[in-house]
Amino acid sequence: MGRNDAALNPEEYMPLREVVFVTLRRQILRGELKPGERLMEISLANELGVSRTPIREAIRKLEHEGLVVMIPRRGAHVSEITRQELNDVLEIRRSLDVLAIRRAAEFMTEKDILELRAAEEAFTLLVERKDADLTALGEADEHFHDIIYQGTNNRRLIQILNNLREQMYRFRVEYLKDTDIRQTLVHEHNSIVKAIEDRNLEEAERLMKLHIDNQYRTINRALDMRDAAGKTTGGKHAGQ
Amino acid sequence: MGRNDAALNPEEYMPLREVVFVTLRRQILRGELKPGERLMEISLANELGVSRTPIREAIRKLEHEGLVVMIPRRGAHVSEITRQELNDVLEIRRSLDVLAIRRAAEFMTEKDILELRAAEEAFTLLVERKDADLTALGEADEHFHDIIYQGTNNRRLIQILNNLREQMYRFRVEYLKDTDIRQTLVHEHNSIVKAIEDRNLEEAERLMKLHIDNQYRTINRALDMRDAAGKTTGGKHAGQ
DNA sequence: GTTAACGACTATAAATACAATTTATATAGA
DNA sequence: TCTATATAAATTGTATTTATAGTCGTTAAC
Repeated sequence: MGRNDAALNPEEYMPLREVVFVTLRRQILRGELKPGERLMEISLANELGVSRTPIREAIRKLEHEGLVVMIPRRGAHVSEITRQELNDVLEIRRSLDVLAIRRAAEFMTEKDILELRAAEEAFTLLVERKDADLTALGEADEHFHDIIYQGTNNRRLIQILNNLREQMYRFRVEYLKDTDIRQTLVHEHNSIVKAIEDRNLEEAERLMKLHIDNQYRTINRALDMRDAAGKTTGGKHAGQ
Repeated sequence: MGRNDAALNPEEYMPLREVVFVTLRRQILRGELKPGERLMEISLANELGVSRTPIREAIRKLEHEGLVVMIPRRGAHVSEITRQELNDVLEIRRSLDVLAIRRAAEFMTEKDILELRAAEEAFTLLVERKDADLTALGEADEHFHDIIYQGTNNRRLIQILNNLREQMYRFRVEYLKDTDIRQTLVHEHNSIVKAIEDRNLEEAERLMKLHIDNQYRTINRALDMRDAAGKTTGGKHAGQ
């Protein structure tokens, strides 16, 4: 069994625990490991072809990241994410994204801005093509925001924002499914880049706040519909 | 060798890795483990009377928290915190503390507010007594902010803010040493509580922003002085 | 028929053993 | 004396073993 089956960078060394960590995380975020599902060390060790030690160490990091919860002597479970928690995360993201866009508009170099504009155009192109799949759209959207994050020159902020964004991957499909939403996104991205090009900090902040607010509404509307669909069967009410 | 030598709650079960985790974290935050210092698994295992396994798992969490950095095949080191990173953290805290105070002013119950007032008065009393030690002052200050955090009703926000605050423990002495600063703190706390009592969200936000800004200035001034003092002796420069 | 106790089974927690890699030191040669 | 290379010591990375807790099923007693 090969050394780094799931490795990303073949050239540089990566401890097994890191390989396991990114593998498990990806599976959780993609929904391949569902909320509530047990993570059994022996099974995972067999599946991934490693011993239990790197599995355990990877689980520690996932636990600290909030993607799994530990019950002592009972093992690890993929954490459920409630409606409440999703909105909590979105509220934090709004504050930090506003901070990020301000710093980015202030500190990004002209070269960075060109890159941002390119990312924006790439996203727009994907939206205009009807055959683009959701994964590609999501990645293009992610790339756009990544460039802004990198432009903040605040590594801790980048780390926290990436972590928060991860928490929402599981819901990403919800707000990229609708084609009308995509048009809105294109529009918002475009005006955000423009504000940065103009170095207009206040306008950039205002637009980003709007951008997240729209995401908030879109996701919650989608969840309302999903919950309502589930409730016609007479199911009990879960979220807030 | 006893089971939980460093345990905090004798009654409830705590995995060894958790005991090790809180122990190491406390040592780092208190400065007993200094930035750059190596964390050698075998030594730590011997000192704490456990095997390497819980040590390693604790280190994974510290790594994820940013308190230690791993170099592959070279082990773990207590992370240096640069001037830049400190300011990065403070900038994030400012955004999130403003969010927190807004939510707190909105959602805190009357009972919560009474508790906050009590914490504020306790802090004031400690400042007026000249014999109070820095640790007690720090804890009183921490308690004050804790009540605000709890009032936000946003668990993720609480978690992130606590984490950010931890990063600054190592600098806490710097801004509590000066007695003038303490008077300012008393004043700021008092007016913040008042704004919450009045449910004046905008005022509360403004005051909190000011509060963090002052902290920013105080800490940086203290670090300027420390660096300048360190340099006159010809000693080597550590900082950013 | 229901409930409680006992025991086997399963999974995690911790310890230990083994392998691979890095670094430091010593020695030899220029 | 300085440099390069080889060897040994130290340390991390991974696997395996042992111990302990928890669960589920069976059985016996009421």
